[in-house]
Amino acid sequence: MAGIRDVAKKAHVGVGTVSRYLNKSGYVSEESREKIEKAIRELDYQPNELARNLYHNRSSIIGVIVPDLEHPLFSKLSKYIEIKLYEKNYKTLICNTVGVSNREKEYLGMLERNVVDGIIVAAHTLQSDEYLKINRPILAMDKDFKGQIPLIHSDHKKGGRIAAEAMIQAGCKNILQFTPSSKVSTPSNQRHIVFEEICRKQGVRVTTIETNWNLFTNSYYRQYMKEEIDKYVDINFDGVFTADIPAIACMTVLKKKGYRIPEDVKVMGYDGVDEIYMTDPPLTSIAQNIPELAERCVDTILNIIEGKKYEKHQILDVKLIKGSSL
Amino acid sequence: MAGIRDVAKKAHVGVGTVSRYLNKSGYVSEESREKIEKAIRELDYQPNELARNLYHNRSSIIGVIVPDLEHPLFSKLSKYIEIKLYEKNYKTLICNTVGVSNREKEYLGMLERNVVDGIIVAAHTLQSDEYLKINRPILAMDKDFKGQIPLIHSDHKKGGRIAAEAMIQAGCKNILQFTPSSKVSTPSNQRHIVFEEICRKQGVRVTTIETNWNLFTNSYYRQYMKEEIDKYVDINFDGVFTADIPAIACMTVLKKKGYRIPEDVKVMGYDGVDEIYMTDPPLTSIAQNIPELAERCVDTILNIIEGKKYEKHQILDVKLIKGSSL
DNA sequence: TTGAAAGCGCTAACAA
DNA sequence: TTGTTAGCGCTTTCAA
Repeated sequence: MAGIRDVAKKAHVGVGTVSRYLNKSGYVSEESREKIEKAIRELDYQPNELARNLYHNRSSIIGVIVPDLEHPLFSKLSKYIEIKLYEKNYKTLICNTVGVSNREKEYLGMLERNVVDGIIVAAHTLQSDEYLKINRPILAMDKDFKGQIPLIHSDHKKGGRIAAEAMIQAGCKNILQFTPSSKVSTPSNQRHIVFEEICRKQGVRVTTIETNWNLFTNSYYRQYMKEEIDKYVDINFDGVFTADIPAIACMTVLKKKGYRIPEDVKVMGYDGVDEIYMTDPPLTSIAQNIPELAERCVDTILNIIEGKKYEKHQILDVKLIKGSSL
Repeated sequence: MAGIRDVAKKAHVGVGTVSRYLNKSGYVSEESREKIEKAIRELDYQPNELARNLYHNRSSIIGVIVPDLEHPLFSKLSKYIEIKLYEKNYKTLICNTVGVSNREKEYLGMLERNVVDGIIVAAHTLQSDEYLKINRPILAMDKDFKGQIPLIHSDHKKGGRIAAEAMIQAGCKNILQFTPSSKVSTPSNQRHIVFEEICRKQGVRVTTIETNWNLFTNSYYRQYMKEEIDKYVDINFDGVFTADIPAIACMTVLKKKGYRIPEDVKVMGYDGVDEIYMTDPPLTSIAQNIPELAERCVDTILNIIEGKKYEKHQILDVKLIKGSSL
């Protein structure tokens, strides 16, 4: 591999001149420029970014930690984060924690070892303290670290409210909702709290099943619904509210058991992933604006890194997507 | 940030000793060890990986280029590649080309500038030549670069055969198949060639629609099927064969038009993504073994990087997943 | 068993 | 406008 001194030697100039040429910093005479360009061409020279990184003490890489890249919500989020980061000349290092908190810890270590310039965390296996003691650019997407880390998430309170209103209007009187574990502190859990509150006020019964979902694959949710739904049939629910993927699994299981959707049971999803259009009937859902969330995440983490101003807590709008499941 | 010399100074030893301690290379006396450990603790020292990278001239990062991270096939592939790379102490840099060939080119540049140690390419917008002139570790997943780059893919010929046999056995006489553009040289296109061949031999009519799909989102496929399917109703097809996501879109459109599946039209998907379980009826499909593909990709690219032996062309088995769409 | 010193490939300050 | 030089923080000889 040719280095900058090889180029300098071949062009009969100093390395400083070559460096100034490469970085368009400082003066380079027309004559030197031509000689340098020729040398670069002949040697097929490419500057070694590793050396630049060392000098500047940055890698231009942002780490993105998600629970499971296979979950449509996170694959879409990662996609748009990568696209946005690329536009800003940053690269995206991805990490699936798949429920392993050790992996989260190791990625935080990378931050301290200068492998990445900043981290966007959308997973939450680890204790908050582990994050809080790190004094480097971190941004949380939908995970609340006691308000100590800048946070971006959808307006889940509004989401819960819209969902409740829509189900009540559709005539539900007795709703079953499946929620993630409340041990995990995520703003998205608020939708279920608000949902229940509003339903209760309107005289609609809500049974809340707190699951300990920590895997996110479709097959897991299918299995879960297949095994669990029977436990609740005797409460005669007429509505189900949960995230899109478990909602889809639930719909499949219910249909197999002979329930008609939406006539017998109405189903409301949450997230607005593309899969809601694949079911029959299409699932009604509260959609998060993933591309916008991604853009905010990128803008904010870069502002933090560059020492610019940024908002510590950003909340984005959600909207109802009408399917035919209620 | 504390550096290795700060640790050395505080521990009253030389930097060489600290380095040997950190890397467990060479001798370090019990006494030095304790002093160093104490100093590291007190300074909260973390070695700077950027400096290590420069010295060793490697980053331990592998670039993964996929067309669209939002497509379930590629999100699943990326997930498993990341998990496997992590096990081998490598990190995963991800790139969605989303059809932009410039991005592919830039990522190849990163390879030459030592940002990544190797690249796994599962996208193919770029001309082969761009790849061929790069003399560094590259591995192609399901993209044929004139045999010049090591290649891994599923046994698409077998896939096409199984699909044909299953549809023929189900009684199809007149099949419509949607294929990606044949301009793109990907082994996966072979399934459609084999499929057509076998059907023809058995006296089953096949109409092949060569699309110019270059986007991979669900919404694109839905739109496509909504607009295009009408053009072919007059040929009275009784079967459709295409990749899972377009197949699902097709099923939705056909059902809306009043066709019963599988009674009126039988549908066969390809890929075996999780979404096939979400439709009604569940889609029958030929499944690729994504975790296995990912593992082979990782093992092979690492063998290339480390100068070990590897197979230039690996083909993995596929299998039929029986749904109820035929 | 150790520390001093050279150097990984580059950037930027500085003197010319 | 240019070339020389001193680092960036680490690893690894090599002589002690």
